[in-house]
Amino acid sequence: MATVLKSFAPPAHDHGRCIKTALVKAERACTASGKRLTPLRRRVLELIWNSHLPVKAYELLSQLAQERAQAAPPTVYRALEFLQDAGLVHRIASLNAFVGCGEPLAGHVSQFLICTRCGTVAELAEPALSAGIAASAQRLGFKVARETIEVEGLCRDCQKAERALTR
Amino acid sequence: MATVLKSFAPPAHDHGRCIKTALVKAERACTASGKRLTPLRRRVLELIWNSHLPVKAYELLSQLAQERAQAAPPTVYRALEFLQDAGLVHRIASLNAFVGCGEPLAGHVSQFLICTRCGTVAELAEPALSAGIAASAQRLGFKVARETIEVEGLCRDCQKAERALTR
DNA sequence: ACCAGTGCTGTTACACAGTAACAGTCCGAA
DNA sequence: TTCGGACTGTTACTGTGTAACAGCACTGGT
Ligand SMILES: [Zn+2]
Ligand SMILES: [Zn+2]
Ligand SMILES: [Zn+2]
Ligand SMILES: [Zn+2]
Repeated sequence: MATVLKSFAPPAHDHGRCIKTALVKAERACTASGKRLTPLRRRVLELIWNSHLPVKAYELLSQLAQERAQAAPPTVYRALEFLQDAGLVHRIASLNAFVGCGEPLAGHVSQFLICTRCGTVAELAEPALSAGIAASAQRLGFKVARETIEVEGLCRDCQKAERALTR
Repeated sequence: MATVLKSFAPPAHDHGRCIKTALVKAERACTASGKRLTPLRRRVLELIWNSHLPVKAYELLSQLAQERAQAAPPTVYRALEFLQDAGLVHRIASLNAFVGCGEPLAGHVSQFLICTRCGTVAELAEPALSAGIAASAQRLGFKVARETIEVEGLCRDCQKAERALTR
């Protein structure tokens, strides 16, 4: 049965809560796996969670630079690398951007729905899709190690908005 | 039923034939859709088809620069944009690289198997996968416009090679 | 013949994305 | 105390991609 980890965030919701729970889960995930969520890394994660939109590395850098004068590209890229390895953020290859992971404790496949109008990203976790890919691959003798699924389209709200325009 | 457009190219095969048929199909696709495959565009396509490996834009540029002294980044990026729009090449987002499309006349979904050892890329066309994605998306009210599926792993030959090493 | 518009390429100059390499700091283990 | 490892600072670079303008060829109308 298909399970959706994170659905599209409603336009107006208590996002402070999203941030808070994301940070708490991150702390837990790190202590559980013996990794260190340093102030810098924590701050970068927090910046990423400022919205449900994918964030570019250099946006993070400029925000960070307002707090830490010394911030340079390696600063943010190292933090991002750590956060990715810890499963706390995902990289969206088709956008060169990063989003926070809503379920860092669960196993992560990378399946994303990206709304091209409002920019928000939703993460899926459909074992059936992964299974289908694995099956197709196996028919070619191919052994899957990592999958990248990035689907562009329109979220429900943006479809409504589009229809309203063309009416 | 699943159909495989292009399987992994055998290590040694008549690749001149691959190039030739790719160019012929490209000509056809362009005349059919009223697009112009200019010498520059044709040459870039030919360079991409030099192998079944994904090619980086700046590799193309340096090859091109040996023939045309004036070649600059826009030269190659504009050709690539045209070729993509014409469905003659695909961009692999996770690699920042480009591969020729084996079936430019058929509709293109973007489903790729990427061998992390030998680097070759195989293109899939599994309607079942696309259907599965569309179904999952619809459950969230999401309307799919474009899908990116890039699967990394090991091709059959490279699995054999790996096993031989660890034996 | 003239002109305007369009599509293709040349050219310059950037902006954005990511990494290598080395230097300090801190801290816990031997 | 000393060593080593993890983290961050710092410099400098490579790689990826685009904006903007200029020229040029072709086409279609006048
Ligand atoms: Zn939220
Ligand atoms: Zn939207
Ligand atoms: Zn071939
Ligand atoms: Zn291989």
